[in-house]
Amino acid sequence: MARKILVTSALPYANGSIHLGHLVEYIQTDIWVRFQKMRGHECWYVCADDTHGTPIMLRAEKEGITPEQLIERVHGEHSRDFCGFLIHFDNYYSTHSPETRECANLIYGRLKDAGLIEVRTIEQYYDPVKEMFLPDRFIKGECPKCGAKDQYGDNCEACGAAYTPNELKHPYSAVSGAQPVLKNSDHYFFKLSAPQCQAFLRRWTREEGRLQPEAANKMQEWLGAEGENKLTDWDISRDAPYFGFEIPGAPGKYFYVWLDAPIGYMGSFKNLCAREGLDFDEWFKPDSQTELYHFIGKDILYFHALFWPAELAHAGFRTPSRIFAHGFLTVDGAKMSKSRGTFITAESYLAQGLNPEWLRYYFAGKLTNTLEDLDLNLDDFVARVNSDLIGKYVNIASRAAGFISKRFNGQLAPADANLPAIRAIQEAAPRIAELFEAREFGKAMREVMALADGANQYVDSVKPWELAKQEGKEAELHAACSNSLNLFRLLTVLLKPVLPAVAEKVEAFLNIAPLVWDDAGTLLAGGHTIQPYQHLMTRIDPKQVAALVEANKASLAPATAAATLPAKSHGHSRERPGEKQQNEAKAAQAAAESGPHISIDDFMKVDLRVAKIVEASHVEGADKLVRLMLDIGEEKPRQVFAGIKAAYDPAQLQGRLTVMVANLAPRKMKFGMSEGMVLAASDPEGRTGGLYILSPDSGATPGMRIK
RNA sequence: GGUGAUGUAGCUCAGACGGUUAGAGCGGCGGAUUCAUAACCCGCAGGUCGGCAGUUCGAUUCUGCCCAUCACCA
Repeated sequence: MARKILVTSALPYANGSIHLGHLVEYIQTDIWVRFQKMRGHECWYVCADDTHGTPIMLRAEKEGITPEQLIERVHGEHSRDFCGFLIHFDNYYSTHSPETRECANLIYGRLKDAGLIEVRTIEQYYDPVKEMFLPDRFIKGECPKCGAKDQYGDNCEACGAAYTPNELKHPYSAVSGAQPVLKNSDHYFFKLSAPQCQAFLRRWTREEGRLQPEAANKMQEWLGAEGENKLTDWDISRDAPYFGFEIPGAPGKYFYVWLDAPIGYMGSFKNLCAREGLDFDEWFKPDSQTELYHFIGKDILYFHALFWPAELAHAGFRTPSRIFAHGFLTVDGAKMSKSRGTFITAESYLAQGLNPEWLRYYFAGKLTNTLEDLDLNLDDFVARVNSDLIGKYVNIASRAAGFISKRFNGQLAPADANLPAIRAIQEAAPRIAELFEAREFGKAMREVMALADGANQYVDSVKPWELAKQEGKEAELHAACSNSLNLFRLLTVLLKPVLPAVAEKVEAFLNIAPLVWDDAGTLLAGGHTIQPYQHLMTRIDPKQVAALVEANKASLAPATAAATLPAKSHGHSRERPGEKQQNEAKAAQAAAESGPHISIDDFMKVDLRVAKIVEASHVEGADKLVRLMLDIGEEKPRQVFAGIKAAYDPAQLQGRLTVMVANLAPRKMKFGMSEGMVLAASDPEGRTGGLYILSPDSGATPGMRIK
């Protein structure tokens, strides 16, 4: 029976380019959708640009255009990139649309009617020059814990402390530089802490199949134990000026971008319904018999597995059938990095002339249904694609087609339905379908390639090149090559969700109608005429990959650094899909840019002091830590927690002199502030165990500077 | 610091309710072949299954600790 399936991928933020990290998700989703369609199911794939929020507003202003112009342009860029990677959306829309506004208003109205919206006055920083409230990420200042300068309003990159902007010392606006003032404002909250939401989420997140097991466990962390109310209400409004939808009945208040982002799925689908004559309500009514799946990155699980189903359920809509979360992309085992050139944009990949299906295949070969990260190993990428796709798969067609064209006028002989290699594929097809359905694409690809090996072994066993030289072996040659092309056709069915463009070329070459999954059960009839063979795919030249990395090194750093504004604020995981990796890449870049040497100035930044251990004690509840009180000539000894419990008994440390870093940013630990660190030596390889703290020669006294 | 995940051949990954010689593909080496954009076929080498203990007749597979990487949290 044909299923009715609606599928989404996360909405990319209209404030950045699509990169390879994003593509993991869109390729994964696209493969799954294409598979469902090949199976004959009614399957719709919708997505949209996520267009609202302060970053969009400010960026447009910076570029001297309206937000509408900005999102229009980015929509074009994103559409181009997706199209280039053969991501086939049935609708690629925008959250800045009448449909999304309508759905947002409706959901908000119903939540309000259900008593789940509450207005509270909160105090927030306000930029008096810019005349706007500032999201946390747009306020900078000194960290209240460690005093590091130029830290964001929500947490400190130096010491990792989390705090509210109000605690920041010497705050300033990242927008105007002005000193912000605290100002009251009414905000609208979705009462996630309400008993009915809690109860609903406890049940929903644990329902069979809703979430992957790892994701469900994570949700339990967020929800807390039974009876424990860990969820807090969600602030869903922002004050003008804001680029977004004004809240009905609340002039000057706008829906927070993260409220209307998932609603964008609905808006996009609603727009598609109008175009395709679908009944929107059939798909979104509470007892809908249709299926709804969201593919997302693991970083935005919070929004999709808590806020979103809670909103839907209490606004009288169906909830998602399942949430499919995936891990992040690493390149050569590390986070994508601009300085290494591994922060690769979709656009640059295509512009360098690399084939999108290479990447689709490589990702497919490594995708699982878990939240594990996926590594793009560039050498492996070249080897795997060349070997599997060209060496194994495409080669089968190439080996047989010439004979059919030259010797048999393009006409096929009947295939041997009992040929082991053919039967193997046909018997494997249902198993491989299950793997596609379960999003175990890696396992599916391994199976397909094993079958391709079988096909090549068949060709090798019948040796068409020898038959071709022998009189009277025409029939055998004809059969051998016809079987080979049938093998190739069957393999193409199995690979079509991953390689749609190749499949299309194969359909033209074999002169057949578009392949569907059931075609794995049939063979080409004798007498069928094919077209002359043209090569279906070229190999990757490693130089192309090197050039791609080079191109992303050279051009990208300045451009994106300027373009990327701080992400959205408030709540968990402030960032949009992909943006997280983008921001991290920038941070990693700074570290990687320094060479193997540091300057004397760099060294002098480290304030090393002779310290006397005036007190050393065990730390209750810590396995590794010893609490040290260190005298470095200050009025009060410093408290430092050192991970040396394995090697030293506190009693033997008391009274000793050692060396400490005196100007290390203080760090709040579970057991108290740690105001520096002591130095200790250990074998980096761990061959010889042990840990050895340093001792100055006699004569040194507490507080002496070491340089 | 806490919680969770991961750690298997040079690379990318399977697998094992604990049990005879731990697998695949790629890469390397040797052979064969020439239909195929030097692809394909046959064979070989290569791993103390992160480390250390424990449970067991027996552990890479279970348990504990340690190390490394990653994520989330504080």
